[in-house]
Order: sequence, then C-alpha cells, then structure tokens
Amino acid sequence: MRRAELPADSVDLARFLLGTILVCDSAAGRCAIRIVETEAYTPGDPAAHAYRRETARNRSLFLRRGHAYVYFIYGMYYCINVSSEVAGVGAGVLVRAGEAVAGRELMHVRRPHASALDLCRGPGKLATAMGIARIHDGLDLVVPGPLWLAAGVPPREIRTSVRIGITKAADSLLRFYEADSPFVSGPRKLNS
DNA sequence: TCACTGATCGTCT
DNA sequence: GACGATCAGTGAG
Repeated sequence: MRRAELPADSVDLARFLLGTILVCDSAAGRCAIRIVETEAYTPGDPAAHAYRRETARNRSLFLRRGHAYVYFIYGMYYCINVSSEVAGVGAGVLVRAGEAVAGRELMHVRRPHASALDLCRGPGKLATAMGIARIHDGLDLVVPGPLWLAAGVPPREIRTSVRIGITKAADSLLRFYEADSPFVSGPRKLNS
C-alpha cells in the first residue's frame, strides 16, 4: 500500500483501515490479519496518548501518517496504532481486532489457549498473536520491512460506537468496526 | 454473557 | 507514587 492511498485524516483513516491487511514477518514466520475494528485518537483528543506533548514514548504518533506506534500497557501487553496526520501532529488509529488470514498456526503457538475466534479479538491479543512488540515502534508501514499494510476486502457495512477502556472523552463515537464480523472485540450490545 | 478482580511495570506527575 | 487505549479467570444470572 502507498502512503498516498491513506486518507490524511484520523477518522477517515480509521474507517479506511477496516478490511485492510496488516502483515508481520519474523524469524518464526509470517502472520497477517484483516483488520475489522479500529479506534481514532484525534489531534486535541483528551483520551489520546499524544494529548499533552511529544515524549520518548509517544513520539511515533507524531510521524507522518502510516507509521507504527507500538506501546506497552498494564505491564503485560502491547498495542499498535497507525499514525494518522502530518509530521509534527500527534494522532493515531488503534488497531483493536482482526481476523487471521495467514500464519494461524504461529498465532496459536503464541496464544495456545485461544480459540480461532479469540485469536486477535482485542488490541493486546492481536499484538501477542502477531508477535508485535517494541522493536516495531516507529516503523513505516508503507515501505518494505517486517511490518506493513496491504489492500484487502472492504467491509460491507461499517458501524460506529464509543471507544473501549477509556475514561476521558468517553462519549466520542470514534470506534469503527465491521458489521456482523465475529472477530470484533467488546461487549456484544455495543456491537449490535 | 456480563461484572468484577488480580496481575504487572513503564511512564509521567 | 499512581495509573493505564488489557486480559484471563471466576462466579452469578
């Protein structure tokens, strides 16, 4: 995928990324998911990691759109965002869930007790299954490398809801997901 | 299926 | 020193 194909707006990008393919290569093999759920964290958004200022941790959010921001949370999990604005503006799209389309066996090795439906159903699970970690932070997802984006089948219908797991700006409708996908995370009533 | 809880540690106050 | 853009396990309805 080329950068010019990525919408130059956080919300537009969050919707655009639904259906696209995220590929991760490692010594253990290749994994790929089709993205079915995203959340936008926009410029000036109190819930965003980039809200206060640029720091060593969140600097990848300030790269121009199409770069990976990988962060460590709750002492245990990684999550991945795609930076979504021009250089110097901190914003991103959290990749919350996907359906495995390549490397299912490897993902099951990394998440031995997960069912097929649960493999990448949540941002921490997705990162674990795909082997995404700190080393991927700051990578450009539209150039050759171990982590990149490819075109996929767009969703038939996109639904919207509030974002999950945040306390600030909790009413903003900035979560997007593919209607009827069984691979979407979150409470069932939010998804209906 | 939902609600609640403990685990665990890097980051910023 | 407090607090997460989370998850797995447990128990109730």
